[in-house]
Amino acid sequence: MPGPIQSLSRAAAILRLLAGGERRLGLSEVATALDLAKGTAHGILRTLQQEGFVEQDPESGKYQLGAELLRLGQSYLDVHELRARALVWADDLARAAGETVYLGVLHQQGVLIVHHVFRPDDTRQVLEVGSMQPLHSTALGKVLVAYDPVARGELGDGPYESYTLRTLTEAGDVDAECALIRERGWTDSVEETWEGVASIGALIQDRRRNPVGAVCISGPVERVCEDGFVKPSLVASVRSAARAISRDLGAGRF
Amino acid sequence: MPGPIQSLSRAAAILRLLAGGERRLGLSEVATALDLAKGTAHGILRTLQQEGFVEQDPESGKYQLGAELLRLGQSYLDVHELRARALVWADDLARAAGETVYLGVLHQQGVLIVHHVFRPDDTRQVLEVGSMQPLHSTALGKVLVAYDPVARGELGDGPYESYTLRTLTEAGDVDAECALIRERGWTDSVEETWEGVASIGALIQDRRRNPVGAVCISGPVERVCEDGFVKPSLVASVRSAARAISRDLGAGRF
DNA sequence: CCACTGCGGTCGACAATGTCGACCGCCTGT
DNA sequence: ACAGGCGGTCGACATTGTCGACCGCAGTGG
Repeated sequence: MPGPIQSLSRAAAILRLLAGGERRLGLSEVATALDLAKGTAHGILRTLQQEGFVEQDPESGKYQLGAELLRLGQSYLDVHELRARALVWADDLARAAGETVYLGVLHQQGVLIVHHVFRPDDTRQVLEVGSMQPLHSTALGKVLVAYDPVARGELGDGPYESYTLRTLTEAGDVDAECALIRERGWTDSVEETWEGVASIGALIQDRRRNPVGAVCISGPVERVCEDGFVKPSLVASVRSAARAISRDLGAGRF
Repeated sequence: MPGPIQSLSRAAAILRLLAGGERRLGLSEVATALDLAKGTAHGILRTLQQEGFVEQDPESGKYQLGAELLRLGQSYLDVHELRARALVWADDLARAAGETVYLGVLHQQGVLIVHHVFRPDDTRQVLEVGSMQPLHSTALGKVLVAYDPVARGELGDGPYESYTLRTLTEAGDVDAECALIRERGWTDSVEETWEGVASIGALIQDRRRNPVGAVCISGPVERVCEDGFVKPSLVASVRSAARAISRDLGAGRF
């Protein structure tokens, strides 16, 4: 049966639609957006609701994502081997560097943040686990593109979206950057996505040298950079953390 | 069409199965566990995989939850109105009380943690957003059972699982406790779930006085209690935070 | 006050769809 | 070399999801 199950694909599309739109959506909105008959959309929504994947606001009748998704997302993190092994190293890295640490994996056309260590001793911060970052303009993303052919494929040929004046928007520029990354073994991203923010990232690979994710530190450009370049000491910290996690992954085959 | 969509329910069951088992599961394991033909299970798994809800370890062929779930779970939090309005109050409460703050909603037979503020200035802690707590032995759970008939229904008639010597395991005891909770307007849970941990919780309700969730603070029994009772000042903090969030929910009809 | 329009939800006929169980090739442990 | 398990495929069958018309309701503007 080499065809995807229609009703399931449609259900997934509905979930993604609900995740995308900021506000709740009505039955008809969902049906027209996905070009489904109202009855069909209703059947799927009702099932999703009864499974807890979707909730319905009782007074407006509109639909939104359900709590079960949060629970399952958490379970995903629990099982995630890379994350489990990286937890302690990421913590150490944050402490040593004094900056925020992110751990990301390739997911579709972006980097999914699977771990996030807050900058030590600092103000209120929003947890970004579960959110996505672009491939072509972040340290995590560029590392993955440089080493993972699948990531390079997902990136496409551009031109890519521009976030700041320093964003690389042409495929050629990104590919050149990637060659440099492979040569040096790490990358930076200075104000390529957010003004004032600089990051340093390095690759994590498994026992068979397959790229499986990336770590980075991220912080205000004044603290991460010096004389226009990222501080070598921070680069060293990130690289050694990445190596440590990779080694950890290689060792632990229970 | 008043029947749930079969393939969807089955897919949900598979996801829950994968979430439950700690380790990855093979196709045959999934099929036998849910009493499905292998072909059927395979079709569903393949669709789930291609939608990103499930991933397959390329060498063992076994399945685990996929990254898309994490992303959707995050989106659920983004849309969640209670959580959005409670963020700042929870923060203030944590600072004022000097203890960990949890925000939970009823989900199936438990309390789903939708927000978690770390205890200020303290050691490494694990984020528990997305995890579940029991209804009968935690401050969050007991508050919900006391005020939400649905929660009381989900709880059933017991006997309930015992975690410590102080856990209430009989329906009668819990119901008596709930009457007290309704009278006082708050509850505590001192070493009823975890040894050494005490919590204080209060109800959050929406503009129409429906129970929608609960807040609690949680910390070591030596800090939360005094002379064998929880500190009245902490109770006051929790209750005022709960009122503030409820008021906020009542006001904000965009 | 009442058409009127939009909503969420239901219904039943139809055939497209998902399901089933036998089968295949592969790897692993014996 | 074999047996047994695995993940995966295939094609016939009828169960199952789909479609579009229909329903009652709520809000709205004449």
